[in-house]
Amino acid sequence: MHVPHQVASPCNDAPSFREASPLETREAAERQKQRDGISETMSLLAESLAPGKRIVHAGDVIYRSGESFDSLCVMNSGLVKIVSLTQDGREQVVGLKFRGDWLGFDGIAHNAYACDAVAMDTGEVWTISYEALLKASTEQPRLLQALHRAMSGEITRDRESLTSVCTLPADARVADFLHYWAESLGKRGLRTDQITLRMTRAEIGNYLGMTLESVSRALSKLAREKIIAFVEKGRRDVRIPDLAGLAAFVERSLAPQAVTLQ
Amino acid sequence: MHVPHQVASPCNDAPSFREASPLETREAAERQKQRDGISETMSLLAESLAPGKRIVHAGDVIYRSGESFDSLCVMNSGLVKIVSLTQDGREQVVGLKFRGDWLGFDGIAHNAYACDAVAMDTGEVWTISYEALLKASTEQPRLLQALHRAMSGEITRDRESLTSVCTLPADARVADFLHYWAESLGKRGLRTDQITLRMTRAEIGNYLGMTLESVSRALSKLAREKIIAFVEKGRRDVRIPDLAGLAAFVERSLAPQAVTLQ
DNA sequence: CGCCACTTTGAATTAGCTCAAATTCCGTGG
DNA sequence: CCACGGAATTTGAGCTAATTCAAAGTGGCG
Repeated sequence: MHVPHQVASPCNDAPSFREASPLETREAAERQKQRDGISETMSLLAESLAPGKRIVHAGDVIYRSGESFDSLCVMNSGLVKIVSLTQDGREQVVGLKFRGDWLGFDGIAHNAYACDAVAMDTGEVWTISYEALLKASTEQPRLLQALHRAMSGEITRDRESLTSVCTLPADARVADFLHYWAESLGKRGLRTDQITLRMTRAEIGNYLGMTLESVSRALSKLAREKIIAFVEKGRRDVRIPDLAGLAAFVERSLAPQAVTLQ
Repeated sequence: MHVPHQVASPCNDAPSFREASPLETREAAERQKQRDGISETMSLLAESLAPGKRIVHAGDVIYRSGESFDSLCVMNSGLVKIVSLTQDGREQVVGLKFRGDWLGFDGIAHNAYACDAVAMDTGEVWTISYEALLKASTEQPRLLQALHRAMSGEITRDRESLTSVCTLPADARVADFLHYWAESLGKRGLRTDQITLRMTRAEIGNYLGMTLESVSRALSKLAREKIIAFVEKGRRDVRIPDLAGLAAFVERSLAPQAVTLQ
């Protein structure tokens, strides 16, 4: 149960050194599993459907609300935000998508997309005809399984968003957001100790239901408490020495009454 | 384009009398379509799958988080709340389900339900084996279509919830909630001018991300402004003379700056 | 009838918002 | 290479919407 130490790199982007707890190794194993699952699904899609591949850059619109639906997308790399626009003009970021995530489920019900999908970074998006997917899935049930799991997972994730917004104070929401983002990277085999926020404070605030100033203050507070740190020059790179620290911060904000009453 | 007036009933539960606007008739037509769609799907399920039928009463747990997943449910009647419980003990109502709605999608991804489903009223719930559904759908593609549309619709609805919580002040959130509930009834062929809240103020507040006191104050304000009315004796029955009034209240709360400036 | 859970309303408090100003960063062009 | 300008961010100060705390009111049900 001993994880070998890594060699320190000279610059300040080395992971923090600590013994791995049993919990952490279990979590790491879970991430490994997730990662394998994503790669497996990507291979399956690539082989069974020969999806169209498209490179997108920050700002590119992948699909727009109202466009007629005929295909789903799966992200091979990059980062995408899903934005919903209400009739009365409110704009809401309702989701973030990473490698392996599917886009466009909202289009199935009414044959038209209900949201915009906008790239926030360079990446590759695969396009999969919904018709073709259904057709192929009769001979390859794993395709259907992958589709259903992805939809199911999206429903669960959306509920987590709602729970965060409804039950956490602003500071904790930001901490929870960073935790979610880092975990998302971890599940995809990427480092969890540093993330590059490709969203402005305003976008983060919109996603979390608070103002950009509150996001900024929350980040400053987390940095002050050494739960995160900003990489020198630029406030888009966030260093997270210990993921559990973020989770602990969230918990702490839920039970501030627990003074040492003994 | 003339809708016949109805006879006034002696008690105070008569619908308000107004000419139907083109918008309203379009909305009514939309509701009719929705209603037909729901009934059609229910028939399809009944014929193709002979689902298990179960009567539930208020408080009954239909499934619980953690239970192993093997079947979905479809509501034939009644009202169900979906409750998510986080690891750190936060409880969040993440959805409400009416006739025609499916339950249990969250179970597909990990073969275990991620939420509790609790009946809030007497009703009938149909149980559909997920395996059997997939099997039957190879010969009856409309089953798969119904499943996918239901999942897609749930994703869209969840995003609407998030948008409401993130972008509306408390009062408007309650108004929006009532509007959603009445619309949901309308889509199922029920009257939209009166709803019986089968949730306490605390449950509503939980769902909308606010305290029970704020819910109460918001309802009082809506009643004061005659946008809703409480049916005499008991504050669970809410009369909605005009659905558009609720929508207008929401809009108003978004643009309070629009004074009569030319 | 009386209990208990739910609801309403008021008063005081506060978390988060708005408004404002200063600072940093980054791309562009001289 | 450096100066400049605009966009994003940070931070402070005051304000306000919503919460917390408290008390009274209401209704359902054994």
